[in-house]
Amino acid sequence: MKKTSTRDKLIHAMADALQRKGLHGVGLSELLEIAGAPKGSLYHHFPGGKNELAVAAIEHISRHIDSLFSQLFTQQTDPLKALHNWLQGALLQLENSQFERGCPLATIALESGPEDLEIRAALQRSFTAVRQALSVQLHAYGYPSEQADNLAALFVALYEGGLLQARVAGSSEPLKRAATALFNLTREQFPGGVRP
Amino acid sequence: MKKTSTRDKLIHAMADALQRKGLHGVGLSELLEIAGAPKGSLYHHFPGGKNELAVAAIEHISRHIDSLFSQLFTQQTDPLKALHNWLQGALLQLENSQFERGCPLATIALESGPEDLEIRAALQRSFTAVRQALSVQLHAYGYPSEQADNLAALFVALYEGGLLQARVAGSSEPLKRAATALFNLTREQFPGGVRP
DNA sequence: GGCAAAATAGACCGACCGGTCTATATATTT
DNA sequence: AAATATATAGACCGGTCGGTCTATTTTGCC
Repeated sequence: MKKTSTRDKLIHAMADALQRKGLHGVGLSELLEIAGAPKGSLYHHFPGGKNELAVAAIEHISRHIDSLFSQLFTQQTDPLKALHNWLQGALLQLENSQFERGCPLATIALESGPEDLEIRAALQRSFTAVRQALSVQLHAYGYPSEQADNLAALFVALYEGGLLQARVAGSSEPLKRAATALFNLTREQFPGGVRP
Repeated sequence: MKKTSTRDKLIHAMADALQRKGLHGVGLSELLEIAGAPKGSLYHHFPGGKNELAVAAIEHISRHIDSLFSQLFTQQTDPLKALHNWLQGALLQLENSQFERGCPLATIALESGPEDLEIRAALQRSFTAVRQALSVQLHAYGYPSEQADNLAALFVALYEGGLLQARVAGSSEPLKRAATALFNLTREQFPGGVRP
């Protein structure tokens, strides 16, 4: 029952590290130890080294988010409730990791500079896709597309900013408060006037 | 006209570095070169080394935010407008730096782990103070204190999440959209019913 | 001026960083 | 089975990391 290829183990180890400590926070040795792979394998599968592995991890994470979203939005047709579940899940993960696992992309997003071309490009793609997916759902729900785009950006901001605050606080409270505020606001001003 | 002490130059250099690249993103050599100081001075003023300097920088930044806030909220008594100005200013700074200067505390907030005791404590103090200050203003404006607390967390999330998205996108759009969405929502559901 | 404390200066250190390279083992193909 | 590509293994490298230490200069005080 261990068919995971070395390549996948490396990607997984990097993805986990990105979520916990960011790109500069992990060394190759640590990464290789977690993955149980020697250095040769890393540079065989990812000739570009650490950065190329990071890009692969970002893309892996991005795909994971995609599938999570399609899952959430099929299980729960009310997109606001789906969004609530999304945040709830993220919060749970944060709590269960002693507030170490926040957004898997946020840290490297802030660490990376314009010089990290591929990393930035991968991040950009991922964030754009998330907002897009979210906006589509909100639009289908009744929000005019302009408003849907705006709300999508706001919900992503809530997710990122809420997780960051919760992490620093070592408590779910800030995220819960921010989410409560936003859901109260959206509930009152529903596209169709009153909440179904 | 150069009275800035070496200590202050070090703090300033660190603060700038934190905003641009985070704690792990800067080396001591780079820091010292920017500050124009030798290594001896660093360890004279900050025996705890890089981390102690980082804490001092965080506290410096925190004080800066405090004064910025009291400035914003006296210039503009409507706290929602003051908040708008706050975001506007942050966005301007981000744009003027080719999207390098986001929130000065966000990167180190995500980089730091539970093992970085002092850094975490300083960050926690700073974020709590910001939410507190904001909540006080919103409460004075008419929001019940519970709601004011929630909204404060939401606005900080908007700031953090919006800047992060804008940085990755290399464009102000995500932050502008998220802000528009939130300000539209708060305008409609005003504490006193209708906007004055 | 004399003296002590504060500050500056930078050589030096071991540890670890990311990355390269050669050698060996394992599949895959014929 | 032989030949060939693929993957694993880890010794090795120069550079940089944060940090220490001693020496010198500057400052404030009597």
